[in-house]
Amino acid sequence: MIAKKENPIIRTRFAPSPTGHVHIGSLRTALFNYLLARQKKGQFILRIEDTDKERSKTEWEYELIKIFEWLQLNWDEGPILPKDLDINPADYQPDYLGAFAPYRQSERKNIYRKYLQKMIEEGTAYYCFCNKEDVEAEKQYLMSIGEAPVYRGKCRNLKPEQIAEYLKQGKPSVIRFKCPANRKISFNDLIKGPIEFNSDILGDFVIAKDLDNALYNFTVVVDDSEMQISHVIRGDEHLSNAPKQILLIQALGLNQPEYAHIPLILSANKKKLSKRDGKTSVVDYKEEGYLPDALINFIAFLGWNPGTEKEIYSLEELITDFSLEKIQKAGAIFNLEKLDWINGFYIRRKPLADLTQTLVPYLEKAGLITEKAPEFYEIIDTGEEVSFEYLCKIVALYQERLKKLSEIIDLVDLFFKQTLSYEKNLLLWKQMTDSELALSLNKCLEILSLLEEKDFNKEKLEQVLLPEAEKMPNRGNLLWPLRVALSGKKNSAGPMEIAEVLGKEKTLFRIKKALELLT
RNA sequence: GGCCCUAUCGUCUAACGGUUAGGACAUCAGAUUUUCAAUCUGGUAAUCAGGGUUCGAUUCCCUGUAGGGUCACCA
Repeated sequence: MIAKKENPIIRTRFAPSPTGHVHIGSLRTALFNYLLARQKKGQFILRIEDTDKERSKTEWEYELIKIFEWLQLNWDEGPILPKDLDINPADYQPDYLGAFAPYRQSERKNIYRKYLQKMIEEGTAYYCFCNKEDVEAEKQYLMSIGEAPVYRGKCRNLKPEQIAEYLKQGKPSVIRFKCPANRKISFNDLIKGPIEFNSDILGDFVIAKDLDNALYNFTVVVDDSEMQISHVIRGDEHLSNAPKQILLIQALGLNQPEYAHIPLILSANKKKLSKRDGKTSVVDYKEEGYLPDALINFIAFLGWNPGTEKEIYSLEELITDFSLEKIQKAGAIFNLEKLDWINGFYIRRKPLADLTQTLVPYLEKAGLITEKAPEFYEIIDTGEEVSFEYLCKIVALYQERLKKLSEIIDLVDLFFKQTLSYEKNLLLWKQMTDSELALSLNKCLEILSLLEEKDFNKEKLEQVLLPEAEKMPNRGNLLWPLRVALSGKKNSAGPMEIAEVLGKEKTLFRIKKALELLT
């Protein structure tokens, strides 16, 4: 019997910088880390990389946490919002989940200092007092002659007493890594396969501004080790950071995590998706009315697929079927049309009451309605009071026409307005004349006047209207003008459906208004 | 420029040496229809190029080409 090999615990992390809105590419990185951790029954950790204090703002961190709540992507360790949060997002201090708290790098400086001192003592790092401009100029020169633009270690062999003297004087300095010469750095990327670098292209890179201000490549290595991260899944743009980090890991004698560099999300011009290509932040998509399930489904399929023809995936299903091996090696262009289609699909299959509920904030924001009491609203333009059920009836007419929640406004505003404004000619169906139009409209008025309020439903309306429409040269002669009179729009739901929701009084009123346009 | 990565319909992708190169979005045509959607049916559309290896290459190797990433006291 061979003893069953015990699987190490999978621990992944998402380590964003709170320097702006959450990028759509970051979301995908986070999602893949989340999926792997959940699938392997491991842990998913959120770490805030705010070492750049100029650019980092707590309100970005706050927004990020909100976005992930919205997406239902929860973490096992990391910052969470305090329970009683009645403060400005800019001032909040997080609560922490998990054993390695705190999870903000700005609060972990004592840890970095310890490791930094260790490296300096062991001689794998050193103080450098070179002038910044000189170093930059040398790099430019090296690049111009076709060599790797690196710092070549001018300050490597400064005497200890010299260093102490400079430090005492307060001479500007940084801490550099003493990069070993001509060393092969190879690792097996879980997505790209074997990758090899030579250390000579790196030079003695800066790992800290001083003992209290460690820089990215250094903090990442320390934190991933301290937090026992097993898999680092991150964007392709970090591939060139991997050799630096591996060298640091070796210098510090730490364990090396597995790496998986996922391809970038590209814009239509095949470049890394950036702000100038349109919407790149997750909040933008949230506000425009993309559903979290749809967004996650779409994002997961950008560069990954299950190898089957199944394309509609819930988060739970993604957790089950996800695998790093199936991740694509090449970048994927962000295809908005497909996102729209998936979102429309999710909207269509959402239960009506749920959909209406998520739509209410859009109606309120557009100034169409205002909530008076729970599930009770006032139409701002008319002062009428309507129930949640009434809103559901309206939404039902447009559920299958919606691609994004924000589109609802232009579709349903007709139900929230006293009077419609449209061109008279819009009432004309094909080659219709004004007198034919008047005839049609009067016919509708005549028929509908006879109908009782309680019979104002789609079935009854069809019963009385359709036979009359058949008598016309074309059904559209009767139905098109009616639909436009009721909706004021070129495109809308059907006239009977609208009439049902409007009710008898408003329906007749609108037909009369249309007739007035003719005179 | 150095280093690294990548390459199948317009787009996202399937095919782990043998398929009429499959699916989805988009697009086109038809059906349905008062409009727009939704829905159904059908169509157009791809292996970057050149060399190898092999009985056989989308698939493996090499070269080229094209694209991308990265070269901070940012992350």
